[in-house]
Amino acid sequence: MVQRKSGHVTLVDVARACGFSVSTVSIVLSEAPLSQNIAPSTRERVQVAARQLGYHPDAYARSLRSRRSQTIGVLAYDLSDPFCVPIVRGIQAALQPACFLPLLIDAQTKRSLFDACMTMILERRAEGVIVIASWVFEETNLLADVRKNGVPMVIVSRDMTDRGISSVLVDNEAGGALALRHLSQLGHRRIAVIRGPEKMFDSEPRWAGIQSAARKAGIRFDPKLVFQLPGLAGPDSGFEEGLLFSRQMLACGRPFTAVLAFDDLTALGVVRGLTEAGVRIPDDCSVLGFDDVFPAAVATPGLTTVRQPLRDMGMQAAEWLLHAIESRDPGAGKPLRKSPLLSKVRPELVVRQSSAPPPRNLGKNQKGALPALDTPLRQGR
Amino acid sequence: MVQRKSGHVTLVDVARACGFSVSTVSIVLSEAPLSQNIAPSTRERVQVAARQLGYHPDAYARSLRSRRSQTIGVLAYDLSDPFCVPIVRGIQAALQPACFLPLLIDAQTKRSLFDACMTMILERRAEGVIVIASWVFEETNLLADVRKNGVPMVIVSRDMTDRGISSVLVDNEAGGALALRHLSQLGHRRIAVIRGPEKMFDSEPRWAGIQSAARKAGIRFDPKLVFQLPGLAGPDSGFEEGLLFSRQMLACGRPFTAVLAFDDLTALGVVRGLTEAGVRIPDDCSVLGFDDVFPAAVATPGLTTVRQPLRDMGMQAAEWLLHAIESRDPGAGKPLRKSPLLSKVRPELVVRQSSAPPPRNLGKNQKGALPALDTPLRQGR
DNA sequence: ATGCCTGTTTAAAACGTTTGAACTATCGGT
DNA sequence: ACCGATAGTTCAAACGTTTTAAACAGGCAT
Repeated sequence: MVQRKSGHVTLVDVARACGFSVSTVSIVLSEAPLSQNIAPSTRERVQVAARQLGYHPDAYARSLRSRRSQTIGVLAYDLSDPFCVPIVRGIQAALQPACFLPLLIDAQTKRSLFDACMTMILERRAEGVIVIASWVFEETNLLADVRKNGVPMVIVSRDMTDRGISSVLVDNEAGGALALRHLSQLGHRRIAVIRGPEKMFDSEPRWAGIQSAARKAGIRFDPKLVFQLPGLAGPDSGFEEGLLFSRQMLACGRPFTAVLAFDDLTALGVVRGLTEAGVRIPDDCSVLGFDDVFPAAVATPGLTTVRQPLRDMGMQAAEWLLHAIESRDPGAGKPLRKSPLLSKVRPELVVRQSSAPPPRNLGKNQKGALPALDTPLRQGR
Repeated sequence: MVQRKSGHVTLVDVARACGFSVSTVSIVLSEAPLSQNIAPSTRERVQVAARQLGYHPDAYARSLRSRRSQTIGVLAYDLSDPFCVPIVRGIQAALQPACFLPLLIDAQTKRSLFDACMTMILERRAEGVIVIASWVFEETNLLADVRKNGVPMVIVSRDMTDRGISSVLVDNEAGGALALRHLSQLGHRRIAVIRGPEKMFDSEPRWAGIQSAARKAGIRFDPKLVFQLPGLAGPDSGFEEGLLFSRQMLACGRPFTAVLAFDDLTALGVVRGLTEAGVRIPDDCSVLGFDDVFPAAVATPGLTTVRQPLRDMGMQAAEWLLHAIESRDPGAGKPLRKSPLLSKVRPELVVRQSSAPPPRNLGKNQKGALPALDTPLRQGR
């Protein structure tokens, strides 16, 4: 047993153990092209020694020398939001075969941390960065640094192509339309809507999609039944807000047979609030979410929602990045700043049990919370 | 503007820009003790230059030199399991102030990946490893390598002190007892149980806790109402199994007024199954989960469950590791293999809406699925 | 003997930091 | 005029790799 000074087994240790030079050992173990010229017997002896000592090459030294970290920084705004996880998973899946490691960092929805995280990523010499940001993230001087150091970057769930950053996100307009069309086809005419926070990117286009689909279906919204989430902090806050709004809906006395919520968590809050008031879902009222996040699938009733292909979005982002890295690599030319890419992926309606045709006549157990419809309903086509 | 060969700004660049030597620049920017002796004017000029160029020290070079990676490898068995996230969060929280970065890796419940991940962690020279493993993870030769290289390790959610690895996990026995006692205090006597998979660590002690509490309360289980999950693969499988078992429960014709599920996802499956069969929760039947995972809180009705303080568990693990690293650091002595630490943290009952006293007399909308109780019920003390 | 292949192996430089030791001035004291 | 201090700055070596170019040993033809 060799007495090592530091804790880890190094090339020197292996070299000493098998009697060859460091160079030879390196060539063999890294399977460099030169290893073709190494005598098979030598190869064998080197490998045996390495295995015996439990040698693992030092990624730091290797990266330092090769100027490649084989790492992509992934900055998630909040890992405890079930929205993030599938995206991260997708990124991982795409990175795996290319032997890249995601350096996953959770900004915990704190602006201050965001900066620190970006610094980390830059210091660790990530070859690319993916930012998962559904929330407000203003530009920071760090962003300039990312540029300055020529690190390619993709943002998920927000369109920043206008600032030169490639973006992959869901087609919010189509998604909003999808949700509304589903409700109108079921026969709903009086629909309450909870819009997203003003500062959040998705809010506006999603609402636009809803409105245009509503226009086409001849549906008008009762302004008293249109709500808007305040800026949201953390995934539980959506639930709380939904709960609150559902109570307001019932309290304001306007008739409605469906609620279209901004996202799944808000929708789940609405489900809770309505249920507690004795409204049965979907018999008395339908509830729709958006995102198709894990809790939406395991809730009862299962939440009808508009699915974002989060995993695919993550994969897309990762693949763009890999491609950018690869194409810049050989020429060593400057970043080759092409125009930023944009992918608006198509959302998909997932029908579960929380949506159904509106009630024909209202039951008596509703204490007048849901005023009777004044128009006879048409069954969905 | 200096023309750099590689993409990143280095000390040399800064040195050239401000006219001082690399050493001086390094001393200033790393705020080494020697920087006391540097003239304030120099300091100023160096800092300005660094900022202007967007310099970030190269963590790789730094680590190589200092032999410290400031990194803890975190190997999660499956990030898409909501069980993992709070633990990871706790780890992060504990690591932050010590300026350690978690190197988060997701093994995606695949054995093969597990090995690759461990290799990654070793190569990246993590100074410690935390394994989050609620699932079967047999010993692998990698574990030996971890040893050989003297990397301290903690495992969360499994007791491996017998193999010399420090462990932090919930007191499953106490948790099981807590759940059962809650039901018995509400007056339930006929309780269906879904036990954990045979190969999973938590299953046995949790069941033991349930049994001993049942004995004390004078409750006996109907063997036909005791189920056992098969080995589980992925977080959705728990839900599916719960759904299936709930149907079996109803089909077998034995009376029960409560279901005690192995974990929250299984419980949510049960809720779905019972609800679909027209059983109202909690009026006709109570359902209990375990873990207090995010979906349990946002489901309707909110799931009564036994909470694992996951975040605290993560913090505990991280703190042990930091301590081990710190205490080994100065002496450069051998790993100082003390006996492994063990922390069984206390679980906590979280009462939500899915539990209530058993029904006095059974409603008629149950189609005989829940046969009538033969004993008059006592209200919980 | 010298020169030139061919097939193996190695020396040495480089990657970007940090740091103990060495180098300059400058100055007060003898 | 010389010796020490002291403040300010720089040299050079090291961390563990990878890789270019060179060294080395035989064998064969000149």
